[in-house]
Amino acid sequence: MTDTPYSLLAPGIQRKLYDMEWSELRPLQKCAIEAVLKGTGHVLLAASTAAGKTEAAFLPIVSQLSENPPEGSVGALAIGPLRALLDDQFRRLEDLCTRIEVPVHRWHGDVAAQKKHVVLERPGGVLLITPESLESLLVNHPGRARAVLARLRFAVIDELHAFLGTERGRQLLSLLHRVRRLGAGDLRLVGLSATLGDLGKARDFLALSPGDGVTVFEEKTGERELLFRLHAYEKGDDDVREKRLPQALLGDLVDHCRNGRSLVFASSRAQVETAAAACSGIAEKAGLPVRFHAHHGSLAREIRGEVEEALRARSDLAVLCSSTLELGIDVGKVRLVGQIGAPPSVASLVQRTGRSGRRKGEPARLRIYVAESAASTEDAAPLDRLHLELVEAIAASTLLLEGWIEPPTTATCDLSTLTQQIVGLVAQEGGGKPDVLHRELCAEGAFPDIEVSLFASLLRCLGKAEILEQMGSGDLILGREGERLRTSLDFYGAFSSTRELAVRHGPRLIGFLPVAVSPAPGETFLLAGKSWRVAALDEEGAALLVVPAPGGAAPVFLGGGAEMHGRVARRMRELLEGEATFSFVDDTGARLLEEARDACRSFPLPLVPLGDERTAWLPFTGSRAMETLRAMLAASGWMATGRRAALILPLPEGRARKAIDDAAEHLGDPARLAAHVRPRRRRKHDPLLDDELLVISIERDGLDLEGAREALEIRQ
DNA sequence: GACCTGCTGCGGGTTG
Repeated sequence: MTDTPYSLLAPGIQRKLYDMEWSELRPLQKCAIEAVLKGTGHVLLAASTAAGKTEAAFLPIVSQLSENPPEGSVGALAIGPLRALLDDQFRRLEDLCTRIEVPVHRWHGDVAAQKKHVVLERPGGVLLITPESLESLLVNHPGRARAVLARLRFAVIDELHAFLGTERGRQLLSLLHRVRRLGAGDLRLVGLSATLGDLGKARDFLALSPGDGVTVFEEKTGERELLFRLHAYEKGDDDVREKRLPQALLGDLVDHCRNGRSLVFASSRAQVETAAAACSGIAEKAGLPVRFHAHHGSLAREIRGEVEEALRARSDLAVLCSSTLELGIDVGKVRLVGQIGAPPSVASLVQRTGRSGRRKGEPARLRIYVAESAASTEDAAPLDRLHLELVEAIAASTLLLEGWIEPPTTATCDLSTLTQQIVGLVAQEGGGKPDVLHRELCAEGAFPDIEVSLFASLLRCLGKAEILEQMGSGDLILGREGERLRTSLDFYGAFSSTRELAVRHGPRLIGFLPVAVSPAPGETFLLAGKSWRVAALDEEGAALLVVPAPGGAAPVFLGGGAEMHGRVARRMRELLEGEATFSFVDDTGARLLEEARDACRSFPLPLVPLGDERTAWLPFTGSRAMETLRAMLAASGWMATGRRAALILPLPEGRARKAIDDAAEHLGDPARLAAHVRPRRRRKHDPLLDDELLVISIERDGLDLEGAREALEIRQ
């Protein structure tokens, strides 16, 4: 008789499952138990909800660690993107391990130094950790880390999709290589992910070395019913001038949120604040019991926690939020998901929609609200007549309904994160020879596309910046600036952040505003859905001391540009040139789409003459190809302005057409194009690099030549 | 016309 997955588990774990009254293991859990305990290589577990994935990975792992403990070493790492997720897993794992002797430890920024020392002094069991804290473990405790990780067998990566295609993911991959090198045995990775994007990219991430096998288990959930509506509104002149949402939109939103818990995603933190305040006012005036709260990354954690708690506990609540509530944090079942404006991506819209109707048999409810300029006449601004935000929202909606989502992008020449990893590895090892650093970080590490000569150029550049210093023996050690970088709090993360001022009301921390654009004493602003006036700056100049006061407008936050995938852009063109109508779009939306199509027929697309000697070029291509086309024009001496969908040339239509034709030749010279891409510094440590390295980096992973060529061909 | 995430060790003083 063959062993059942259940019988493979340690007796203590079997008894625990019995205590918890688990009647049956789920199919994904059975597969994972067999793959971990009987198989070899890495494992990818893909399933759309968090329920059961953590147990699928850890039942077999803690079972194995209890029966065969790793002497004096941590047996498994659990790496996650959020402290809140690690804390949640910590509780579940501790509970799972009550009957077996497998210690569970936590290490992240909120964990007391004392508890971290317990890991260093008496390592064992499972360690839950963030990538940044793993970096600090390796860099600040290199000697101990060797012992702590000497017999490491597993690294479980939670929410793997949150790392794919990001600088943080590249850092994590490099850390996994460094950790594997410290250990004695084979390190097996277990990736947990929602069924997002490209399973192939997730599989590639887990295959640390070329020959490594990855077993993939995917649990497909049945199609859930989706109730979906797209509402469009026309902005009045006042709305445009005051940069606010139309009253009709806000009124409908309040009305739709009356019947239970709602999450409404807005396009910026500023919009979260204004919409929350406006909705509260409308609901109050109408005597409705529903309350509106704000939730975004610039609010104090305590305040965010209170909103999350209220969302779990109450049903007469709507929360206006940015992407903070898109994944991770458990806020329970939500009746309605709202989206104000076109979503940032289809992937994000899928995640957001998934927040609704999580209980069996309950449909998901999604409503998208788009405000467009009222621009039906021919003397309206030409680009306004195309209603591009509405068209983008419909494009994203159709792709959502077709089940398509953006695959993660890959960066093949991330010299910024490589710089961090060089500093980290040199600090960890106390120095290193250039060829060894290249082998460990690049040839056999997370940066395989960086060849020896480029690596040598990078080292020379870091030498000039005094990040590194070469000793007579040829060994590299940290230079003066390198030492400063390594000992700064900002070193551990791969992504950059802006400096912020705390906002305090008495002893209570409300949130944060960027230093560069923070309000002055006497000025009023909205934060956490309330209006405040700045009374003073505190003595150290690190906090704004505020008091409640009416009349505040949304504060200014800093942000980059939005990225669009080429497929969304191409779908927008198809919608404008086609005739299809959509049952999910309301009457106003249908009328505005027809107006946009009429306008479209009156323009010599892809060019739109703007009058005043300017012409807009709408290539309908992805963001990276757009930047490639902009660089192509810049290489001919034409500076195109405009963002998102349009490149605006300071030329009348005929000359614009010729300028584009003439500039097209530059597509054959990627190095020249790369030199014209702005801004040149895209990543955290790019300010340390010289222009030559930056241009090489852009040439290798900052251009989309294929997308640019395709956009040019369609023009013909 | 964007959003989110993360994060020291150590010396010196005070208290029980």
